[in-house]
Amino acid sequence: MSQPVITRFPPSPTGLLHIGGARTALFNYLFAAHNGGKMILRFEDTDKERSKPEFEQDILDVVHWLGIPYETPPVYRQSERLSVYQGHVARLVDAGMAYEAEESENNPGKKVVRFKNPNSVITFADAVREQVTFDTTDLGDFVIARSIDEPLYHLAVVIDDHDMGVTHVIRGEEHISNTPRQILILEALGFARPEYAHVPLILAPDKSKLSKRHGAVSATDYRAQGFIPEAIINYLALLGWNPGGEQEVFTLEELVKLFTLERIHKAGAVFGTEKLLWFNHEHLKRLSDQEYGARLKDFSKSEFDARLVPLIKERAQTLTEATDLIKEYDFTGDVSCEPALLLNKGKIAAEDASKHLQAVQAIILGVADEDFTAAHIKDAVWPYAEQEGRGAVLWPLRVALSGREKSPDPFTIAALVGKDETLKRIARAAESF
RNA sequence: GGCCCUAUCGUCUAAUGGUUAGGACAGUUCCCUCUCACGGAACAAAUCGGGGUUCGAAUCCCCGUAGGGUCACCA
Repeated sequence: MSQPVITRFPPSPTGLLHIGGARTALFNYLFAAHNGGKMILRFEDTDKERSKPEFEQDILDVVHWLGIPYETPPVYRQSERLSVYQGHVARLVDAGMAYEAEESENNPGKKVVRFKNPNSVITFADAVREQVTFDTTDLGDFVIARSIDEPLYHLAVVIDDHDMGVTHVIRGEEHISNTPRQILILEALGFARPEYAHVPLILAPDKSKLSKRHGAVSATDYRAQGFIPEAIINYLALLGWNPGGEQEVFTLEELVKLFTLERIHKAGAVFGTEKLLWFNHEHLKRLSDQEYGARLKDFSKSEFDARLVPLIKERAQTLTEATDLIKEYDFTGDVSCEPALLLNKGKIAAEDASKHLQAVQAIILGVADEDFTAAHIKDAVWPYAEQEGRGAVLWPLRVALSGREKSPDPFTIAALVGKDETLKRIARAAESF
């Protein structure tokens, strides 16, 4: 209680940071922040073969992008702490708690170090599932180092967590069966146990652990698909945890206030894109037009008319969709108007369309230049449309202005393209019959 | 297979012994509406099965069943 909370996010840089890893980072951060503590970041790169700098970079990029803070400096790297581990291995061997065994398969000439298993029954408290008990006898004398100077995961983790003052180990449920052997090592070393919390797995639709074979699983993929950090954070937080009320949309700050280990679920949760899309749209809609524009520009790498933002905002669920809509709603180019579309595929008579288009043209001509806004144009045109039939008047008008079957309303488009262009397009459409 | 974990609508979940089992996403229908979208309303949809304990069980216990995780000189 009095001890400051220190959590850790310890990815191994052997692949792109996947969505489950991102959630682990999130939970560790939320818990630490909620308790006024901190989260450290540590790369577990004792596997030299599989660890790659580009994966470290991806992990760092994603964590920054998501806006999950961690304590820095330093960012730890196990590969830089080899001498620390060596000392402990030697100590264990000297104390008879570990021993050099058979020759290494991977390092000819060197001997692996095995932990002398006391074959005890380990029970540990887990914040998520109360008590978990294992009989460690079936673990045997497991290997803790490839050789006296090449530590393996379990050893390194235990030493690091101790040295870095980690108080709470919050990790995926797949580690639950690793916990007893880590406790065995930690007890041999004379370290105190941290608190454990094993978070349920994120599942694929088939209920198996979400993995590469299920398609897009890396956070980077979702970023590329036009999801924004706020949505991913929100969605991930609610996968396997829930504050209890009926509120669904949360900011990171709100999550920090609400987060407790007790409310983490026991069962796995299926990762579904539909709800993520909904969260994305919700958070996108909450952005100011200016902020939205900035993000969209950054994402699409293109310039666009800022007045398009409100139109796109209510329609696009992702920045990718928004990018497509920018192109679609760029009414500055030539607008084609096929007669068939102008007549709503035969639902409107050609002579009516032509008549209404000309009438509307006259009305719009009468709208003062300085009043050429969507609201004013609507006020001017509306009475005529009511009188003649809204569909018959508005459909041809909208198609004349947009050239499309689906689009924002004609008044908005008219205001967007300006009076001259509006009149020109109406004239062109009227002549097309 | 051994060990461990889990089990509420299709999905994410609420309920901490007493509710007509609530909300959200997706679905369907309707309203708004010239289209798309937004917005609003409604419908449909669940406590894995069986035994206990209890006046009362989604909730506690046991047994099944099902699913998952893990059993490396990976992490």
